Parts: sequence; structure tokens; C-alpha cells
Amino acid sequence: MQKPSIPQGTRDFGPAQVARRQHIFNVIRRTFETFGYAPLETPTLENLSVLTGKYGDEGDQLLFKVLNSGNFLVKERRGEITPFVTAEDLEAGPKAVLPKIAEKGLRYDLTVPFARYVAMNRGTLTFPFRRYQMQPVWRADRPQRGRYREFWQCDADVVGTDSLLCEAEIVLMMAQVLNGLGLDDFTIKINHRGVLRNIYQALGGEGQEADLFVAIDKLDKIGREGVTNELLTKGFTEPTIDTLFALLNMEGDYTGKLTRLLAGFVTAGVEPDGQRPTQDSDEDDDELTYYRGLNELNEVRELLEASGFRQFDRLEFDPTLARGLSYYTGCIFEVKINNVQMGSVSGGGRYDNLTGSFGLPGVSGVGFSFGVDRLYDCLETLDLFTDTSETPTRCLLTHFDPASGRAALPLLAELRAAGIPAELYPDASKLQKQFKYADAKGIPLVIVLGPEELAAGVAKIKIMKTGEETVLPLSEVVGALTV
RNA sequence: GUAGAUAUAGCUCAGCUGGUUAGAGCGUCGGAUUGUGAUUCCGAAGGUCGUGGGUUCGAGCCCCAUUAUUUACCCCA
Repeated sequence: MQKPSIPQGTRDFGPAQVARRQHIFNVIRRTFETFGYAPLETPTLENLSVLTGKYGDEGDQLLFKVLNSGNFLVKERRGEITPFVTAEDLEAGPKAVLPKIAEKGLRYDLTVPFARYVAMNRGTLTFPFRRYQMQPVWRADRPQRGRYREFWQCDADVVGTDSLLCEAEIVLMMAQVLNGLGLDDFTIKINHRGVLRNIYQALGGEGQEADLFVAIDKLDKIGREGVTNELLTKGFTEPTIDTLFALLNMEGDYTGKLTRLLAGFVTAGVEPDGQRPTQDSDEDDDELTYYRGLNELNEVRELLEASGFRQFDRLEFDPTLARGLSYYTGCIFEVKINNVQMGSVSGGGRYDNLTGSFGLPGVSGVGFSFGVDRLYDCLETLDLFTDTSETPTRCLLTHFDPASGRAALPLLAELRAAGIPAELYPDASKLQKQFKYADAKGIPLVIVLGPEELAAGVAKIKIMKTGEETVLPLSEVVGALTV
């Protein structure tokens, strides 16, 4: 006999866990649909040509590849067998062998399959196209806290519009889901790739741009010293780093930070990359609009205000927020649940050229994603799950002997027809055992239908939580329970 | 890929500087006079101590290897 096991970084979900996860999915789905997003599902398997190169070198290594079917080592044609993987291939290493033995992989996220779908269906889609997608993704990562090899993402994206209203709605949806789940203490961080680029320019464009972003993204985690050390090893000079922290070290609220950064960029002589407003807006904003990032962040805030957004204390403009995925070009988002040691539970941003690599250039998209598994972990550590039931069953019918079991069937059918999840204990076990069963499963009601009750044409209903018992004529039972 | 930790009953874990038949709680099953649950009492079942070597008169404990799990780094949801 072998010990049963499941692959590293995967989990089984028991009935109670599934119920809780469904709750999370339902809150997210309702929110997405309220905002007009339509559901989409894509295959678990994608061709590796679709997946590779989209997530950087590190991402490619984290892809789960699926071995080709059949004898993938040879090619057989009309009885003629030629080796598919040659000795030279093996000599050259995995990179030469892999494309020959694996042409499919498990999806790594939902954004790239979505981009692939948009590119393939460009003719039939009506733009702007809003879709949401809730499916598992796989990464061959080393599992640790809040990190799994199989986990579920819930994405909502819009393609085919540059409107910043989409960005504002992302913030609204994030807040609605978190509030709906009872995760009240959260921080939505927002930044803009343009701001990061301006910061880089303000430093004089010295060193690697990507290294800079990766380093400052860790500021809240490793602190100023850690970031300084990392930047020094990447070849940044101390004066540059001082300039950087002068720019980043900003107290104040959302707009306060915007104006301070603007001043910083102007003094540093950063070349404006934004466009002057085509239509008249407030004269005060004019200077801001020279910088695309700052301008868009400001506009998103204004749109939120106009939409009735009230949780500005939970929305933070964080100029150090960088995020890894390289395809972001505009606003970027990330959500942290406070007082829980957990990575971000949601993130997203705008990509100006989402479908470009699939032969459909110039399509802008913006979207974000919830990590259901992390949301679950947060809810659990904060003890925010309320339900305890392991079963949907609301009502258990007891079973005394074959005759009473048979006699209970009409009532059972009636309850189910009324939409009340019910079950009859399958065996004529001791009543004690049947009550224990109901208790262990969290079934709230037990109907005792024994020889005595049957003789009198009544049923005894026990409310497990209170222990209270009521006797009703059989005909009134369903009516009493549907109230 | 780098570094650390852990592995004993179904679950969570004890197990002394190596010493005779391996422990608890929870869970499971049975019982506490007839048809009532989570509380109480009594009882039972359940372990080749991850696997393979080694040291020793003797190993759950020490050493080596191996596998699995887990935490942190990298990166990310």
C-alpha cells in the first residue's frame, strides 16, 4: 500500500472550505457583474507558444509544461521511425529538448489567455470589451505562506478603451469586494508607471531602470537601508540614491503627494511626457497635465470622488509601488490587507499594448485580479468566516425502522420540493447516533418521525441550537419551515 | 535556483544526558435500563517512530544519505 499524497503546493478543499470559497467567489462575481463584466472561460492548457516570453525569463521557468502525448522521443511516419530528440539536442540541454517534447503548458495567469482570446476573436467582439474570469492558474514556484502551485484568480479586464473611468472602477470594485467580504482594514495602493519613469528620469537615468523599480518596490519591506544597499550593488551612486529618497520621502495625502512630486520633477528638469488638455479643465491642473502619470492619477481620484467613493483613507498613492509584470504601462494597483502577514490579495494595472504579441497592436487594456486563496487565508486568520455548517442540509429526518423510514419519504420529497435541503438518515440506527450526526454536521433542524408521531399524524421538530421542540401536524411541517 | 526547520496514532503534538511492554489531548467506535445532539463518566481499537544505511550490548533519541513537508530569499496572487 502506498501513502496517499497530493502534489506539492496543491490542496484538497473539504465541504466546509468549498462553502467558504464559494462565498468569496459569489461576492466577487456579483461585483464584477454589477459593473457590467461578462464571464469568460479559457482552457486549462494553452500552447506554450502563447505562454512563453510573456512573463520574463523567471516566468518562463515557472511554467508547468505538459509532455506531448504518445512516444514523444521519436517521429513515426508510414512505419518509418526517425528520432525526434537527437543526441545533439540532449547535448544542447533543456532549451533545445523542451520545444520538441512539450508544446502545451498550464495557464500561468488569466491575462495572457484573455489577450489571446481577444486577438483570436477580434472580429466578433464589441469593444470596449469587459470580461471577468475566475479560474485556477498554475505556477511551478516554491510554495510558502500564501503561495501555492495551484491557485485561483478572479480577473476583470476591459480592452479597447483608454478611459480612466476604468481605472476608477477598478478601485470601486476592489473596495466593494473587500467590504462585501468584511475585510474592512485594507489599503489600495495606486501608482503609475509614468511616475516611476519620471522618477527614473529625475535621477538622471543612471543605472538599470528595472533594477530601480524592483528595489524601491521593497521599500516598505526592507526599509530605506535595504533599498540603499541593493541600489548600491546595482551600480547606483549615493548622490542619486539621496535624490531618490528626497523624491519618495513624502508625507501627506493623495493630492499632496502629487503636487510634491510635480515640484520635484520640475526642479529636476524631467522632460514632460504628457499632453496638454485638449478641452479646458481647471487652470490649476495645467502644469500637472504635462506629466502623464501624475495627471492620470489625479484624474482617477477626481472620477472616484464624482462616483461617490468614500474610502479615500484606504486609497494610497504610493510612488514606490512597482509591481513585477513588465507589460504594465499606465496605472498600477495593489491591495494589502492590514494586520495580516500576507502578500497582496489583488493587483492590476493598464497595459497599452496587451494584444500586440498576438498580432493585434494598439489595443489598450486595463484589469486586475483577486487572489482567492489569499483572500481565504486572510479571512481565516482574521476569523471573519461566520458559517460553520459542513453541509447544505437544513433538515434531518430520523429513521426508526423500515416502516418509519418509508413513511418519512413523502415528507422528505415535500421538503425538497419546497426548496429546503433535507435528508433522511439512511439507516435505522439508534436515535442518539442520528442526533450526533446532525450535530456534527451542523444541521439546524431534526424532524423526529417515529411510530408515535406517525400514529398521531404529527411530526416533532427540534431546533438543535436551542433544544426547543415543537409538535406539528404532518401537513403543516413544510409551511412552518418555509417561513 | 539559495538557506534554515520539521518528519512519532486519523489530526495536533509530548517523549529526560541513548535503557526493558511508545504517551496525551482531540477524533473514531462501544457502553452509562426502552425514542434525543456539542457538556459528563467508563471502556476499546489504532503506531514496522518518513525511508535506507551506520555507531552501540542497546537507537524514537547520536551520525550519514535519501525522500517528503514547511519557512525565508529571488519572484509573485
